[in-house]
Amino acid sequence: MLTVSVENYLKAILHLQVEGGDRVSTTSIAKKVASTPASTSAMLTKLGERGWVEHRPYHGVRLTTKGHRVAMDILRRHRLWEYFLVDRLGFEWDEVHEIAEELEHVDSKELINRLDAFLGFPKLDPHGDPIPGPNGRFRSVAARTLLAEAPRNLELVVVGVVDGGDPFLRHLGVLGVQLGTRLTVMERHAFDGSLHIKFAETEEVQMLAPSVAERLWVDQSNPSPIIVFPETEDA
Amino acid sequence: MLTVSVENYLKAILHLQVEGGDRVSTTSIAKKVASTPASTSAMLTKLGERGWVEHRPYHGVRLTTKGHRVAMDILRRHRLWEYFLVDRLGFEWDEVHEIAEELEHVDSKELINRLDAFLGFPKLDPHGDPIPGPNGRFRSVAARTLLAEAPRNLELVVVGVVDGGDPFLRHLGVLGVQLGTRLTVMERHAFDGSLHIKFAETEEVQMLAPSVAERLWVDQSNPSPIIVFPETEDA
DNA sequence: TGAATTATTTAGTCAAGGCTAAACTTTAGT
DNA sequence: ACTAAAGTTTAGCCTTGACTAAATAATTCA
Ligand SMILES: [Mn+2]
Ligand SMILES: [Mn+2]
Ligand SMILES: [Mn+2]
Ligand SMILES: [Mn+2]
Repeated sequence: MLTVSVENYLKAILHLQVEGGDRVSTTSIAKKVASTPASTSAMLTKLGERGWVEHRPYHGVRLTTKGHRVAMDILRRHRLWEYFLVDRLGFEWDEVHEIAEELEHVDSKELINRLDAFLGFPKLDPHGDPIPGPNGRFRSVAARTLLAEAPRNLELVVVGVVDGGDPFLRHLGVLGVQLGTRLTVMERHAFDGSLHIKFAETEEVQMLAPSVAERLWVDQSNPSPIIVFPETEDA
Repeated sequence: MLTVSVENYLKAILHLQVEGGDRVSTTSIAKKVASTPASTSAMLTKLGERGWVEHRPYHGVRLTTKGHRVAMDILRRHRLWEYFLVDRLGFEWDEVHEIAEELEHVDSKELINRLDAFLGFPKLDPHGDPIPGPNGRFRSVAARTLLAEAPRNLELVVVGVVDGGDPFLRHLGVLGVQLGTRLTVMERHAFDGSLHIKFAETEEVQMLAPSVAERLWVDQSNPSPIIVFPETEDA
């Protein structure tokens, strides 16, 4: 479904869309991915057919909601790998782009979420560019993840709620969950995304409905300090 | 030159060659890479033309020296990534094969050598299979690397010499190098592979000829403990 | 407004890597 | 030794993602 080539085009379109206006031209995309306008035109037709872009012939292209989400995921992978290469493997900031350009295409949600946790949920890549979160949006305030999307086998701490309404907060009380609760995702069930979680305090294992998991922000239980790097212009 | 497909075929041939006899059949390769004998036959012709295998039509194929080296490099990457996924990201031993199957195709010598060092030069992957070293051969005794192939910016310790002859040992004396000397590779010069190294003790920077760097075994200065995992049959 | 310029698409081709069906070797069994 | 079975290659076709050259649309400018 998502080939390396398609992913590179979508990421290029996202970049151009963020920089310039909202419609991006065939030629500019061709330049970005280092191919010809003819090849790009063919690709844009395909991206349009598959619902990743809205393509008005002769008038460029715009990412659909779906396409935007996919492109943000690729950007997330790219920047997390860059962070890893610099922060853990000791590469210089100017040596990592090409390698990340390949690593970004390894497609495994579990891999990238675990890498994210391993790195301490960094907010900025080595070039000072923001790293999208698991929800496909840039991290706003603090490093945090929806419990519904957090990796398994890692001790987490509840740092916030998406829905602060009374009914939900009351329900959390029933479940024994509050801010600061430490827990680990033991199992994620494919059927509906419900979770088996274990509370760190009591060692008790409990089932959690997706409606709850989708409304809880969590963070790694002992986060690493966040390191900020100098800025540059590339991805 | 080396596409993902070619790499997968070469690795499959290496596996079959290690398991069974030295010539491996078209059908067995087809099975291993999950394609058809017809497609495999075409690929084997190509691998033969490019000098990676010796192909006798109707009588199977054998890796050339060159092909064997390439396949061992792929195996090295595969197993190092598996080790990383289990040891650092907390995956289970039975969750990592598919992901490593993709990661192994990210081709950067510097990346894989740094990853190796980061992991403490592990000898066995999470399945108990040996991890080839940077020289394309299985690691014999201890985790060690040729200085000529060691990553930069990492403190190393000299743990052995490849050539134990008197002239070389005397030359080491002149250079101020002996077993236990701790040093860091500052720069590797593309021209002939000579190195700028810095001695940890004296902070002194010195040039080292490739003829020396190729004869010194080094290890990470503070190696992590080596963890041994249960055995299984897959890669 | 009517070229001239620029941007984009279409047409035609190619290489890599798959596939199925058919032909052809090799091997095994009697 | 000859034939049946099994293994391998060849022939013909397909998809993806490139390319160049030519046609067509959009834009700019006199
Ligand atoms: Mn890329
Ligand atoms: Mn970047
Ligand atoms: Mn693979
Ligand atoms: Mn393995």
